[in-house]
Amino acid sequence: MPKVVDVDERRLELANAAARLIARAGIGAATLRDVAAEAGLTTGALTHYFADKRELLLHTFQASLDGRRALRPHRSAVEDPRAELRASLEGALPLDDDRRRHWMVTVALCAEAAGDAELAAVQRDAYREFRRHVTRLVEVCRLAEGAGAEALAERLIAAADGVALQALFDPATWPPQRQLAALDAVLSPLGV
Amino acid sequence: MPKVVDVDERRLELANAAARLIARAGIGAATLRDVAAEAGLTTGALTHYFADKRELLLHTFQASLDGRRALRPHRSAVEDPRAELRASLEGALPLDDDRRRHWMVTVALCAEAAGDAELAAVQRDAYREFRRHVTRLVEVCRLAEGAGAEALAERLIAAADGVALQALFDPATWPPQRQLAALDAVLSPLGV
Amino acid sequence: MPKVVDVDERRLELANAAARLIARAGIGAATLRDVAAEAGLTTGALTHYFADKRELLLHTFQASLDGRRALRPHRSAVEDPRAELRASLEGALPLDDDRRRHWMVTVALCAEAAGDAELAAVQRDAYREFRRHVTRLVEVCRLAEGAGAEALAERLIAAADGVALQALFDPATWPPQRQLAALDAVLSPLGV
Amino acid sequence: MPKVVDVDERRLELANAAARLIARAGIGAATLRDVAAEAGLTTGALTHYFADKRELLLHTFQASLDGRRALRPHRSAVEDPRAELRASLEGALPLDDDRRRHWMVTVALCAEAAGDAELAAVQRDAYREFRRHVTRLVEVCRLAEGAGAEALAERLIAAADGVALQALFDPATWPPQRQLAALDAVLSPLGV
DNA sequence: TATGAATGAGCATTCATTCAT
DNA sequence: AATGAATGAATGCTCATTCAT
Repeated sequence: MPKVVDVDERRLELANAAARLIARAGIGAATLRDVAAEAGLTTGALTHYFADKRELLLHTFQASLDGRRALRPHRSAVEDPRAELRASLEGALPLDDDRRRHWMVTVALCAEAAGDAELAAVQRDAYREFRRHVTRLVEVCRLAEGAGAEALAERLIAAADGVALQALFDPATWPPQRQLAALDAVLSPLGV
Repeated sequence: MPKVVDVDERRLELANAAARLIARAGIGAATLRDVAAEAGLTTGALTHYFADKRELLLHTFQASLDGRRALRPHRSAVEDPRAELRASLEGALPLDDDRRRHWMVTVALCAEAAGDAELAAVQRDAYREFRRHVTRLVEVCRLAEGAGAEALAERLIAAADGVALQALFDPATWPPQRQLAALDAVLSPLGV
Repeated sequence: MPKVVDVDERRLELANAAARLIARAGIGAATLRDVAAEAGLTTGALTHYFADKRELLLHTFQASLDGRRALRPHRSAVEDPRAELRASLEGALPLDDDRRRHWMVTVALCAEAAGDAELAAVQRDAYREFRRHVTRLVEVCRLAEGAGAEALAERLIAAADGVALQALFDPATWPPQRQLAALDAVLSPLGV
Repeated sequence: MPKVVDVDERRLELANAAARLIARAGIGAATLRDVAAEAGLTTGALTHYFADKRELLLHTFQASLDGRRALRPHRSAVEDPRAELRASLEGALPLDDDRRRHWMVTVALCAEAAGDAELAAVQRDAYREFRRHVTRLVEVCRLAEGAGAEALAERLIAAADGVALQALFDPATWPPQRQLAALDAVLSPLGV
């Protein structure tokens, strides 16, 4: 009887191993050998789960985006849409190691996306999906409507991402408190 | 007498060639061979100007940051500090090919900065310098003072960068007009 | 189950291939590509067995020294220590292709040892070990004792090496018979 | 009026520069650039004096052999042929930096001679010439005659070279005094 | 004569990928 | 399913050589 392995779980383990390497030492450090080793496997085993390196990276990027999405509060678990909006935007800040890693992977994805239309689409679609999510919350909170809601969502996302980008490369200047304060400066005036 | 070559100019040409490749096809496409070819030279010639690939990349990143700085209006040329503030922030948006290229190089720099402290410092210092610049303008415009001026500067930069990041990977959604409108939504309320 | 390969044997094959190239065409001819090809492999395979060219060369030098040592008669196989002494010194003469190759590798090692302390130590230690071996035999043969034994051993080794060096680059003048005669001229007076 | 340069002197300077590099860091360190720099020139200047690298090396080897020969006492300056014989053999020992350098260059020559018939001939002829020189002295000293004189000369050269080779790579064990003593052990019994 | 810019081939080395086991 | 040996192409880099000045 062959050993039973949960293929999807194995793929996720490998994607996480790749994400750790990318965040720690850059995408150049994410060689197949090292990713496999980081996951406690060998190169040959890795090829059972990913046809080639590109597929591994694609899955790594997507798994990271999924992980980010998982950080958002579940609608059912949150009564207060204002709190959900704030929480969603806080999820975009590199407040802990987990979120830092997601961001580093995203940056790597963006860098690789130059000249790779499929990767660019992954990144673009993730953004669009997030924008839909925030737009809906803005509407539910009755902060704005229609095109105005979308514009406000964009502005809120931009505020969070802009802070995130600065915080990512200057953590000494941007402890979590300061990131939250910067986000708060945009949300408070809206009563969120 | 040997052929006279302006070393700094040659280095800039090579850095620009590297920037073009990075923006067009990702940092993985910036091999020494291809960078040299893009500049109309050969590998051996490149090594006259850069000891190392790392040195080439470092110079490429720094030249791109310098280029961005050069996009900002000269203080002497601008009477109105409000206009200068707006122009400085517009300089951070990927409104044309030039600025798109600067942004793609910056993203590549950020991606490489993982696991390379020196690159990370380059990016961090560029950010700090830009923050000082914007903070000064905020104070000159009497929009805020002291810590408040710095906080406002950060918020403005975050707004611009956040828009830029979205625009970079979804240009169809973000034509120049829309980017400018998004920035304007933040500046107008301030009377800028 | 992966293909089973005897790593040490493979390393020896590669070292021998390198030795053949070095003896045949100089150390400059011992490129990784050519060494691998001489062993019937490719560059990539070679790197499974040696991390580095330096490691390959080190192993080649050491394997050649080991091979030389193996040419010496086994003590147990020889009743007569005088015969063993003579045989040991004859082992230092380039009397056949095998010993010629060992000598050419040794010369290459000496040349590389300039500016490489580790290689110099390899050569030095091999000499010291040989001196100990010959000194012991000199004592067993009661030709001399203590410091005198060591001095005699040095003189005998010098005689053999000096002949070897001349024979190596003037084989026309130094057929095996003549080399043996030159060695005999030193040994006979001692009754060896 | 063109600058007057003594071509032969310049060639010697360059050969000496090459010899220094070879002795200091191995033949691999003797790149054209570095040899030229060591001599205070540039690559381009070097090519005025040597058509290519092989010619430079050939000249370096020959200049080193010439230098060694120059160390031998001039016949006219020496009344006593026994002293001249001893001095000639002492000239083959690495007793000072000069002679060490000559030996290191010789070793490099031997290593390069593998697969290069012309270099091998240079080394072979130098040996033959030295043998003729020593043979003549042996005859003048009436130590032996005819074939016997040649055999004795070979034995003496072998003794000196054998000591030299050991001393070269184990200088700690072989201070000049000890080298001279080892040579003396061969010469004294002959009354030289 | 001399410079040093430029070439282009060759090197060691890395790595994604394949495959026999 | 998993191993790891092997491939071969590509990369960064070095260097002898050429040549316009």
